[in-house]
Amino acid sequence: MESKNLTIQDVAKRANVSVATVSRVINNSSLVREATRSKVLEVIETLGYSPNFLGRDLRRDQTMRILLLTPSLIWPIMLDLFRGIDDAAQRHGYSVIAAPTTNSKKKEQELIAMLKNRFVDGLIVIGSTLSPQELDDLGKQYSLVQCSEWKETKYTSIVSIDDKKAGYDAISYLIKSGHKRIAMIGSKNSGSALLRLQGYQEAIAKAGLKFDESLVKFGDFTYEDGLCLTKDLLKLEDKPTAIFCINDVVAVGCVNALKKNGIRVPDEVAVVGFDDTKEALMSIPEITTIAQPKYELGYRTFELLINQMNQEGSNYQNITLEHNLILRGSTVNIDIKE
Amino acid sequence: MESKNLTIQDVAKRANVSVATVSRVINNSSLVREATRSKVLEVIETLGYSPNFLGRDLRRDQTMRILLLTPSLIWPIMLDLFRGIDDAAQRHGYSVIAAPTTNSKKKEQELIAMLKNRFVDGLIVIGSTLSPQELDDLGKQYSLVQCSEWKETKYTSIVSIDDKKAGYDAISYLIKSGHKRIAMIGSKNSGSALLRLQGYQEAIAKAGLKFDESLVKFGDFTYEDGLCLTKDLLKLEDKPTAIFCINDVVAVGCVNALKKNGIRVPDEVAVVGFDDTKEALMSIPEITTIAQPKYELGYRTFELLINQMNQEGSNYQNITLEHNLILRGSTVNIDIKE
DNA sequence: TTGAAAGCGCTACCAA
DNA sequence: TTGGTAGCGCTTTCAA
Repeated sequence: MESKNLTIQDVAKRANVSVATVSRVINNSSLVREATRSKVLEVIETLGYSPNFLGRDLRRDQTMRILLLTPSLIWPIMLDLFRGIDDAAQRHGYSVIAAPTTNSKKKEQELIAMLKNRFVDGLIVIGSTLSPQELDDLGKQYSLVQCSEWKETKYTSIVSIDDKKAGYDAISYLIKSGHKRIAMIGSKNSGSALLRLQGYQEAIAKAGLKFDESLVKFGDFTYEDGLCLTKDLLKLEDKPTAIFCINDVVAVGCVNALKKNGIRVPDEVAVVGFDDTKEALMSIPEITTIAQPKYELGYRTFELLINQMNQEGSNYQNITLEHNLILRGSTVNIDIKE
Repeated sequence: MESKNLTIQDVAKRANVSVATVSRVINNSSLVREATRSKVLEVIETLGYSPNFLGRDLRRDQTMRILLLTPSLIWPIMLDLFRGIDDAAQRHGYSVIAAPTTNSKKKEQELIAMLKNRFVDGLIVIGSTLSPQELDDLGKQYSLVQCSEWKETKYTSIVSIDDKKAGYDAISYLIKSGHKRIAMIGSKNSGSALLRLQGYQEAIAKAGLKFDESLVKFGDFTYEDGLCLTKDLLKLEDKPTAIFCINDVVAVGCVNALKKNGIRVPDEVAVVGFDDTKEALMSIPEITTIAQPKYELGYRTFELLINQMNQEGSNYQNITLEHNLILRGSTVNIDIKE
């Protein structure tokens, strides 16, 4: 199974040149005679030689690799986030590797060790169990940017939308549509979710409606939570006429719970989701949602990160991108084209 | 941003011991006096030293890391597959890192380079654009196992279910339920999908039904394909009474298309999905599906991989695990508990 | 139980 | 345009 473990020495010997020259060829140095270059390349080809990056990276003290740290890689928003990060990275010659922590402290530490142990040059964090203090400690010593799902820190850069305003906008829209009894299915396990709740409360207050705690439920971003918590809401004396869900998957659960109870969407109850992921389209009716500029969030995150990696001095920035509301059948009666 | 770049030398100096001793402490060698050990550990703590793994791995010619190569990390089956791989890896002291190729040849080559460049010790491939020949070339030289979504090769190990039999079982079940006009929404972009189609054909043949090409549609595993291709099926003169979908997401699209056309599921048309992912539950009715033992597939895959990494000689195995059919509302009228 | 030192594969400096 | 070589940080053998 072990490959032949060829080294730059083997190539040099075979090509009758020095290792320095081989190294130059590998790294596309311009100061190699064309004839020499092609000879070396030919030997590399024949031998099937691949340079050992451990040696290279050790010598250069740089890996051109970054790590994406996140509880789950299968989050619906992850695809576009990753594409944004990866495209930006590619542009600068960096590779992105990823690993899910599944919210395990141990796993998280193990991955952060990859940063400390010089296996990657920088870290992008999209949600973690790390405390703001821990994030700050890391941020002070290493290159680190938080993206989308973040915690308040002094020493890390952050790229995200304005979650509070997003919550505010969602609720304001529902209020404008005539709703007075608006529920929310949120989560306590996420900074962003809590901010969206603040937005909810502000919008309610501003409209002169009274805040009713029983209209706010907390779950964990899953379809099942959407299903169950909606059922809970339906048990209330004074039922909501609109429900704001923390993401689209929850919103699909919400819509399905309503339908199972014979409640018409959007006529009797309107539903708003979040993220504009493909799940928002997997329901009948489709889900009105707040869209995050996921690709751009990712792209800008890498740009901030490479800034930090290249700079000596510290330079922490917060970048806020615009969200927007996408209207679909779960809040408005739209003609369905078939 | 740069951390202080402490080395084992710094620790040695500060602790008044040799680097060899520090190394022994780091690696939990038993031949260090307890007093020495604690002194060294204290210095490590004070300084905040983390060993540079590039140096270590270069020296050891081993990284204790493997790479998971797959077109998309957000595939619904990926979560359990990854957990299985990761748990097995953890058990052996290995880390798993992942990267999506998004079916880009270039990205794929870049990631495979990580293997060739000694950045990881082994590779797990869950779907790729690599030809059997390319896979064989890699398999001959490096440690490589295919999992779940695979191609026929001589020189790689494979862990998967028997996809042909799975297709056969799904269709046989529908035939036993009385269906005679059975459609399939498959895909041409996947070996497993093609095998399931073979199973479909065999079951049809065995039951003495005639194979009707117009009942077989090809898409790309997406919700939209489920939606559109089902619409196509409904345009047929002689409509199907059952539809077998290549995965659960497609099946949800299928069910929704049927509902939008006023067709009752399962009374008028029955639907079967594949994979038993969470999407199968996100539909009304829930989707009858073929479950793969995803976690175990992942677990066994790593076990095969570590075998190869530890062995000198070649040792290619095919492991086939059992699938099973899960009955839900899309094929049977089940009392829905509320 | 500890230390000295060679060397993993590579890059990049200096000299030619 | 090329070669010689020091040294990146670490482990591990050998000797003490």
